[in-house]
Amino acid sequence: MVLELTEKQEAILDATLELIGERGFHGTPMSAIAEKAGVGAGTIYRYYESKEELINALYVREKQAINAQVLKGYTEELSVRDAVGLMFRNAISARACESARFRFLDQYYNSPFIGDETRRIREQLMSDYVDVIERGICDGEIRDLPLPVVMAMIFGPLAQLSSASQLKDVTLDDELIDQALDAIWRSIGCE
Amino acid sequence: MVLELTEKQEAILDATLELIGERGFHGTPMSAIAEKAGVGAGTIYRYYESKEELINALYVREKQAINAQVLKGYTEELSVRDAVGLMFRNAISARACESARFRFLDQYYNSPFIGDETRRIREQLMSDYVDVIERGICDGEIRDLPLPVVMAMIFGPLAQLSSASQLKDVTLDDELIDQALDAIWRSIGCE
DNA sequence: TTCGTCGGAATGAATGTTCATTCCGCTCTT
DNA sequence: AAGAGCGGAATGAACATTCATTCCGACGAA
Repeated sequence: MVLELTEKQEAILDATLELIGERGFHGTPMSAIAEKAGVGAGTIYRYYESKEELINALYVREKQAINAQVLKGYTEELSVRDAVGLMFRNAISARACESARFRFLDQYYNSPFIGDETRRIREQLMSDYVDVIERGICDGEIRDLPLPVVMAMIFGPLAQLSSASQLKDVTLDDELIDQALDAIWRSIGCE
Repeated sequence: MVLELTEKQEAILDATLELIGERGFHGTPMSAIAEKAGVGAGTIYRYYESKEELINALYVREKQAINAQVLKGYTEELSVRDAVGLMFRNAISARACESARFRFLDQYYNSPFIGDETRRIREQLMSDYVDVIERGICDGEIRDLPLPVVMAMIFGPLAQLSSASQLKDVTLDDELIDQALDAIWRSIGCE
């Protein structure tokens, strides 16, 4: 389901992303979005029924974009351990250079503006990761733990480290990332 | 610095917690807070200069309350492994029964409404946990990893599991928690 | 004990502002 | 000229905040 976006739609979404990333939903009136996007206020409503729908559309677009970046370079040939490592590194660097996106996504992860439809899409986007992990469990690279535990041991530290580095509490150099990946693998890997 | 709160102040904070927990900052006008708290709209402003200050005060109160629950039963006699286990379990059960608090805290963790002052207080509240971990590293119970990595390996999975259980994706029974703690310890423990 | 006075806590209607949304007319395109 | 696509001023509702007024308990005088 790849929907074509017009140039204006993209400008609107881009403007929304940036403004909301730094000022929050409150702090960004539609008029500001219109101005930044270089369109009239009314034009936004030609594409999105309401502010809420706009936010949801943006959420989906960003989530997909991030997903693509995280999966970049993945093939089924990779061992699961390498695949996880790849995605982990991808995720970290995406977060570093696309921080506006993440600030937006984090802010809306548990927010009342995310509608049910959007929640479903998010779950669907997680399925790629679930597949990799299940493959790992099947062919014995990952210990036979409940899926939620394995997920938690990978995504938890990832989220935590990323947000710490956002707050300037840490610098995520290669050595640190290797140490983290090694720790993760001790917890879920066989041997 | 324990500041005494009047009965009215507590009523206001309680009302705010509950309303914002379920409807978000937007969805809760000051008038609704006043009504639920059983006070006049103007009264709130006798205690809090603005809606934003009210949110920040609430944030600090809730963060402290949660902290107390998580640390419940902790003494320096405990081995670090047991201490971490205790706090992990405490945190999980706090999240289960105090879900309104967590919904509120999660919602504001990275939000523009949380001011710098409040952020400082939050960091200060983290120091208890940092102390335990540093003790663990010092006397060899925890591998000599960078502090942020160790923190990430404990808090990351915790947060991830809790929020998954909130979304009904998992049930956190004792066995699952034990498995998670075991996995965490494999990653950061010596041996 | 009763009553008058006072201070400050509490109230909630009124205010002024801020927005999301609408609507009308303009401008291209065909 | 018809019609689609836009812009941006206009609208009206929703709110945060204010402030003139009321309420209440304490205290002292008679």
